[in-house]
Amino acid sequence: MTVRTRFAPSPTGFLHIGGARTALFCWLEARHRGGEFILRIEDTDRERSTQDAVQAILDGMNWLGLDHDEGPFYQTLRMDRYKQVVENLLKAGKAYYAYESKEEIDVMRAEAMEKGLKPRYNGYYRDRDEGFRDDPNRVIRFKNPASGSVVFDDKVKGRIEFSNDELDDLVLFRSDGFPTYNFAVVVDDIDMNISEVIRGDDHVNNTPRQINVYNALGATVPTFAHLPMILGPDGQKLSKRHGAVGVMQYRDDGFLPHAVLNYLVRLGWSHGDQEIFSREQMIELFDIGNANRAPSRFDVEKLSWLNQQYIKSDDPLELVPHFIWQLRAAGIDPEQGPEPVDVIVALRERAQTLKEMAEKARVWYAPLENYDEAAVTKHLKSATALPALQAVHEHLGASLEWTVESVHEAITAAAAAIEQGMGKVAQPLRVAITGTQVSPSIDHTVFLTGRDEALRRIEAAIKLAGG
RNA sequence: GCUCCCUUCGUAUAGUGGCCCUGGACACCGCCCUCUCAUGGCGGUAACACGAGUUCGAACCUCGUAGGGAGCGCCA
Repeated sequence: MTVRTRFAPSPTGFLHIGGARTALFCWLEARHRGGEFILRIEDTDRERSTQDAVQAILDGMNWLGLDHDEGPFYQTLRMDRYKQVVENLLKAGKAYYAYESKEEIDVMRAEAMEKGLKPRYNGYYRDRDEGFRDDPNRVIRFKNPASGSVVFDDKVKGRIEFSNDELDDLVLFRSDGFPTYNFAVVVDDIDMNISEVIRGDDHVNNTPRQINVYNALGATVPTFAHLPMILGPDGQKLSKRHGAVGVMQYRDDGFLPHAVLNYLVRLGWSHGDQEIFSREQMIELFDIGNANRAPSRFDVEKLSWLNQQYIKSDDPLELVPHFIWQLRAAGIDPEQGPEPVDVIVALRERAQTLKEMAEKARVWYAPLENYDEAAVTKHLKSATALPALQAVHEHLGASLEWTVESVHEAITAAAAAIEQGMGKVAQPLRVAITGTQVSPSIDHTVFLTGRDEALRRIEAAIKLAGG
């Protein structure tokens, strides 16, 4: 039997980190085992579901490259099917109508709590068999087995057993005529031939009741794998407060999709000591059975490190479109300066994110207006600054070519001419070009500025140095 | 309250009874390299929640305790 997994988000917001990790694991399991990955939108909650959220989820999946083989399927388009299935259950005596109001149910729960029991429905209409009646409180409930227990072998958590007397008769159809989540998922997973249900472990407690529904429907029960939650850095539930919003925010913040994927795959899963996984390696090595049981915390530091690993090792040409996107987002015109690929080469070891890289690149795309005061004092007012700048200006101006190498030679020659070390020339020059004491290696820094602009900036610095 | 789940350095993890007075990684600290900043290299600080038991031997098995989490909806 072919492996079929699904990712089934409800469209009530963007695709967040936890959802993305679940989607990744589902996708990986399908790809690893040569199966299919299905996308389903669980939109039975008409109040909270929105088309924008559907699009946000699709965008997020697309950005991460988690392609699905079937879908997206929408539950709201399958209403007739749910009705048909529940009718069959009713006819078979495996479900029944119940007429308590929500208030009555609340009282029931409160009473059970008081007795130290689990709050649950007491099964008043279960064997009364009053049949259909036109009543605004009418719901359809499932006749859960009264005795015995449900056992399943969770691929992540191991064997889990629930006693049936812990479970009450869950509502299959609400009084508004819509199916409940617990019913719709089961019908969908059966109809879509899902063989492995991989989802967050907040669903562990729903699993036994769902298994009972599978059995009542005479369907094969799929295997389950419940993934632990991803928490914020403080160990609390991940929230907007942590800045961890939709995955698209990570693009905006300058992260590469494969870096995010790599980070996510290592959250709760590992393969020995390996940290870097290409997409192909993930697919080859992934095994849901190795997933961890304990919840994990989201750590931006590690993500940043991974991101830089990829910035460093990726072909700079492939980073160009991403980088240009970031330049524009930072209000920088990529046309007004050096070739982006040259900038990437100069900055790839100095930026953890592309956003940071764009910020650092600003100096080559806009006129130099501000000088750092401390930098000027330290490197332009020093005794050797003036002769150093003059020598560099001369050698740079005389240089025939304009390449990183020729610039490097010119600077070396200037240093030799005034009998000073590299540092005595590079630092004043760096301040002259960038207005600061920090930049990539001086030859790249000067090269990227362009000959004319570089000479202009050096002239300005010579004036500042008192020349 | 009840049910279920979880617990190795700050973080993510390796470890499946002897190879572990726990290994590599991120972060942190120090040194080296060096035109600054980075990158890179080298080194360092730092953990088996606690208590019993099983065993010749336990991070690994069992039980208990503590702490944390989830669920208990006509939400998904």
